[in-house]
Amino acid sequence: MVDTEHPVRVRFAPSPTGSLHIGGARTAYFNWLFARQHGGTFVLRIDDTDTARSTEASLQEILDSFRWLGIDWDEGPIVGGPHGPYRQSERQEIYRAALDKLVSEGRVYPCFCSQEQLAKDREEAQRQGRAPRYVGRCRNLSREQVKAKMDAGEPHVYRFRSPQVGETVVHDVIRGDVVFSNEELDDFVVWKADGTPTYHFASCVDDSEMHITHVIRAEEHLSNTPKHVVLFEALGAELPVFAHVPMILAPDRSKLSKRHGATSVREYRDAGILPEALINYLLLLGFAPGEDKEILTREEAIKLFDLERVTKHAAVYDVKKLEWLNAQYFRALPVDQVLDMVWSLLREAGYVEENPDAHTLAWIRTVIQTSQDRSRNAGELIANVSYYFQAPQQYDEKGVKKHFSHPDVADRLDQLADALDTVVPFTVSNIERLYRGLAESWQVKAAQLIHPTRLAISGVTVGPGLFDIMALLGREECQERMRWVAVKLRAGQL
RNA sequence: GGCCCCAUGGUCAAGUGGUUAAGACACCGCCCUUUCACGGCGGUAACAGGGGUUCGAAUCCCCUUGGGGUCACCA
Repeated sequence: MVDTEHPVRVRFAPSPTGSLHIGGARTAYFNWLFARQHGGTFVLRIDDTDTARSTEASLQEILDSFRWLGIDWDEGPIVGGPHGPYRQSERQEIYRAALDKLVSEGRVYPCFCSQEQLAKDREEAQRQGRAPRYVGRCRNLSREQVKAKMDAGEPHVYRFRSPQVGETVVHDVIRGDVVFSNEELDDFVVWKADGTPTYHFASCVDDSEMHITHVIRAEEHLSNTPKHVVLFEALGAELPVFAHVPMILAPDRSKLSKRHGATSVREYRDAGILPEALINYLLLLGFAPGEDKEILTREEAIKLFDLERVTKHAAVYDVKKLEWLNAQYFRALPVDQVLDMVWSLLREAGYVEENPDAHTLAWIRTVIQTSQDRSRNAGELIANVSYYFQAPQQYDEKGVKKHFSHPDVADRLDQLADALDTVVPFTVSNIERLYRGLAESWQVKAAQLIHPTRLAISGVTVGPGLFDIMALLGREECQERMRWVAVKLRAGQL
């Protein structure tokens, strides 16, 4: 399937009218993987012909998203390249020249029908149960008629003179040959009355000019592809290989939209998802690397990716699995990297000073170490370490019932707090020795001391080893929190 | 509505005429642990339905159903 005569050239052509959607990110990633695998070129082309909706901010966000994901482009904005410009808004002359050529060859003809007339045609067709296609009113105007209308300055578009018989076959790497009857092919508009090309036209001209060998894009374009095929032929361009990748659906099998939660790369980034995790998940959505491998590096992905083995059916997006994958990557991160990641969050929460001394920094580092493998992302981590920085504001309700209900709890907490004075130095093993010893002499299970203490100190029933927490918190802070709970318990306030 | 694509557990997804129909996430047990998470072990759960073809169909064909896409002077 892979054309070895020409080096692989693929492209992704986002429209800067919003964020980079995860569906788009996946399509781009597949393109990128394919290019890298074949030592080819990945082109980024900006489809900004819709000047009303395109914004510079969107463009920047999209580029940022690509950088964050680690998807680099060989030709495109900023990096340039031999087939530029890479913004469609700057390629007007190129489209114009292509149009002129097709007009002179009679492959395209001017159409003077008004929008109102067209709307009426459509209604009529609908009434008669026919497909709403262009009726061909201007298809065979004589040279004189055209000239007369042109001279009169009548507004017009240009339509492609589509074949009306036979069939057009789209060779799709993922789906095989897809046959379309040419009777379905409309004389579609290639040039708008405002003097600009339509999407189909600009896209084909660009793909042709940029020598794109493989068009890997979303499935929604499959039905439009016959138009592109006939356009490529008219343009005298070599047909690229097509591959239409399935769409990504929401859990209810509808199109993924804002109401289903995060849909843009930016949102996942903000939510603490790691780029490696996202990209890994996107790959798994529609492709099985084989060998039961699910977690794989970019290099492995490049090696194992196979366009022909991309699934044919749409995939439902499962955030749970993304989160699981993210956890895998998050836990494997070096502590210092995690520290960098969460620093701003720690600052925002007011947990840390702007420029802590070396001792404090080392302490924070250790704190993070205790909770990193208990968290799936930066946000969870911050929530999990809050008690290291401030006394509990409240105590887990179930925990209170379970661990604070025994009548001796208040006394025990006080006694334990007092006993902490004897722990020198205040280390994990020394604290543990004290607890185990006391449990034995009090004839209770160590757990009966550990759980109330944990709840008193952290406010929650889960977390790292209690003695680790205590050693990090320091003797006095522990004593204070334990005695405070004892007081509240006696006052019946807990 | 016409045309096109698709259809294996709740989700992702192996499978390409003969398998006890993988694996992962999620869920449920058990183990480990002071708790949680991690980890380990085990479990529930699928070939949309109906016809063919064949000695034999998840795998091939047809129909039905369902889902999606597309039919613009939007991309």
